[in-house]
Amino acid sequence: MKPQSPTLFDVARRAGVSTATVSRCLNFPDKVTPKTRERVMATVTELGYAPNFGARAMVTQRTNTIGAIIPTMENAIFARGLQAFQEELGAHGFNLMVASSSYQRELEVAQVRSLVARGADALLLIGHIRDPQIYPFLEKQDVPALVTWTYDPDATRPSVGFNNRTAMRDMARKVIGSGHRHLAMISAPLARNDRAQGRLLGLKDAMEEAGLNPSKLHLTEKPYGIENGATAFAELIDQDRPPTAIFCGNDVLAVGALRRAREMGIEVPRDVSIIGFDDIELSQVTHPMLTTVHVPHREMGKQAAQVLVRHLIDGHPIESIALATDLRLRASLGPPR
Amino acid sequence: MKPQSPTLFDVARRAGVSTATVSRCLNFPDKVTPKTRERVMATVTELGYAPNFGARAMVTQRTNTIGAIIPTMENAIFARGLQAFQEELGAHGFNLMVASSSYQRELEVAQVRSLVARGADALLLIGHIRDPQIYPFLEKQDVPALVTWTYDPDATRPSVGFNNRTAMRDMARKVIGSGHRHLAMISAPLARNDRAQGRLLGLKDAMEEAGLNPSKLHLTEKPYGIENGATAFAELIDQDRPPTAIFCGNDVLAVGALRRAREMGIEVPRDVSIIGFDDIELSQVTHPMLTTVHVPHREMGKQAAQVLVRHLIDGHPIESIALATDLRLRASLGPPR
DNA sequence: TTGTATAATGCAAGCGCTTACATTACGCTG
DNA sequence: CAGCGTAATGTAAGCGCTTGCATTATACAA
Repeated sequence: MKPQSPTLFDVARRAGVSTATVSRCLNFPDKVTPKTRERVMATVTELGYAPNFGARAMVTQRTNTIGAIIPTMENAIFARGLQAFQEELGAHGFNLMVASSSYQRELEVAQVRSLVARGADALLLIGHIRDPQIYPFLEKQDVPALVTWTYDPDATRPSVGFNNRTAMRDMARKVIGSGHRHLAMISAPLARNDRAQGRLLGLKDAMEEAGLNPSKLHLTEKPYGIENGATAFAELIDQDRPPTAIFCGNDVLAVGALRRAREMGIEVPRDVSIIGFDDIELSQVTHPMLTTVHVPHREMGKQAAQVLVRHLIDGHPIESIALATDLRLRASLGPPR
Repeated sequence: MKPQSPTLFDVARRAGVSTATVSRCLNFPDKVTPKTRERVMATVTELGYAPNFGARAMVTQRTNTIGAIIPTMENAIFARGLQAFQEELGAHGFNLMVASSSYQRELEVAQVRSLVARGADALLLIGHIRDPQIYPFLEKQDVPALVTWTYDPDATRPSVGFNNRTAMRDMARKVIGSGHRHLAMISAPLARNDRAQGRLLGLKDAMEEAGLNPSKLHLTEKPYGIENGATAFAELIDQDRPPTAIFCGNDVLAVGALRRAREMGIEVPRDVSIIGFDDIELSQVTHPMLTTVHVPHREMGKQAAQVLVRHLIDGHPIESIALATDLRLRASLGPPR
């Protein structure tokens, strides 16, 4: 069968000491005579010993591990924020375990259970909307959770993020301010996605303010992906009274729209303005460059990590943090024809 | 202090059965009377019980978890391949734990130890080059590892990936075949990156074949990033005899180059051809569209998962798989001026 | 009713580790 | 060199779970 991997006991026997000594050697090196320490350490290397994490966690009741569940790793904005999150955690001696839910409600529930079972000391979650059973479960397990990628002043749970609604509203004001009246939006699927919903609401807020009828908004929902943005653009533009400005739920969709516009011989921003959201690097390589809402993804990941670490270390309460977004007005936005 | 989260014992007591019964209830539901099962399950929900993974792993010696260490999550190609890897694992009842090494050798060692300690049944690693101590360690721990993102016929360890060298050579042949003689390359940092090294070698192979002196190649190394591609392009083009074709280590660098070209008023491909590698979605939204080497990232992730799962389940040996790449000749490549 | 085969359940060991407490070794002082 | 204080090390319990084996309940036949 599988040759057992070396255990504390193996090391102890080989080094001629007790398991307690080996354990101390590893965890509190100065509690042990230099001579013994050397011998033990040598044995550790020789045997290729690695402490069994589960066993340790079982007795210490701590894993120094934080779990994160993101919808998908394929979306660059999650990847970027998470990378920053991990870096900050690492700086404080914490580890990160990532799982992805593929935007599926049940899968998220399963991932939460899995991460908790694996001993996550805390959880990072994206957005406020999820299976409600998750919260009582986390409470019973006494695992704190922090919501990110959104900041909702009305939400009861703490979150570190930005206000999707006001961010989009500000952008929409600007666009409307430059004369646009016929608006459309290519949104990410709205169901169970409060970030997408917030962005849509923000746009409608601005329309209302400007005396436009929000129900006149041409709305189409498309999953994340360049190709989908292209398809949606074609749909929207192929109408009797096509919009003069198209808001996109994220930059990836916007880039797809931009591409299709070029393919169709529609000039941006002369014929139509296109607006993104996120300000990923990509938005600066398109031609024309994309007008978009800048979101401090890395900063968000970093701050989320700090909040969690503070809580875990000195019991500091988990606080909400609202991060500012700002508008990046670039060439894809112009006055309507 | 921290209120203990519920244990098997708590559930057992509350449901009036033994821990063994609860355990069976969870793992082999049909080994238990429907009546008891119901009662136990209700208690489980009521208490918000989640089995302690570490404890379970300790006794079963199996975690059904596979660890993956990637250089960074911020690179879309890793994210994409990994997502596919995870999906395939999930289909076979395995979980994924991801860690990122930030391209740092020591960090990778630490992550390997960490994942092994956490009970990873197997490991997915990127590329062949790493701290050599990792391999004996994995052997002693009896944790199989699979290398991906590259396939090197000369390597002793199994890998699932593609041959970076021949892929780039084929592309270079094509480019040289269309008349280019003055070549340059914007490579990812070569140190400890066999994929990058392979691509460079492939380019040199083709030069040699064509009677060009490989040492005449203008080479510059830049980390992953659009901005870096732009900077590198400016450097290369600003020479006495600028290259007529610029190979890039990946699409992201290429896109940066493309952008800078436009900014500098240099027309692609009339003034200079630009070639990428990876064929990420992005390469089709640039203008002109990017000529690049298509890599089946998702397929690679999927196959890697299958190899590992087969090995873990029926002891099937870990085999190497070479995946084919192909050329996507698009508008960014043209004949030299 | 009793006996028996079988299904359901319980008991208890042990997975690899940490740590409180007990024991031993060491270095001094008087 | 005895006696003591302190540092180093050892002993053993127990973290939460699974599982082989022992025990008890159940169903059915005689």
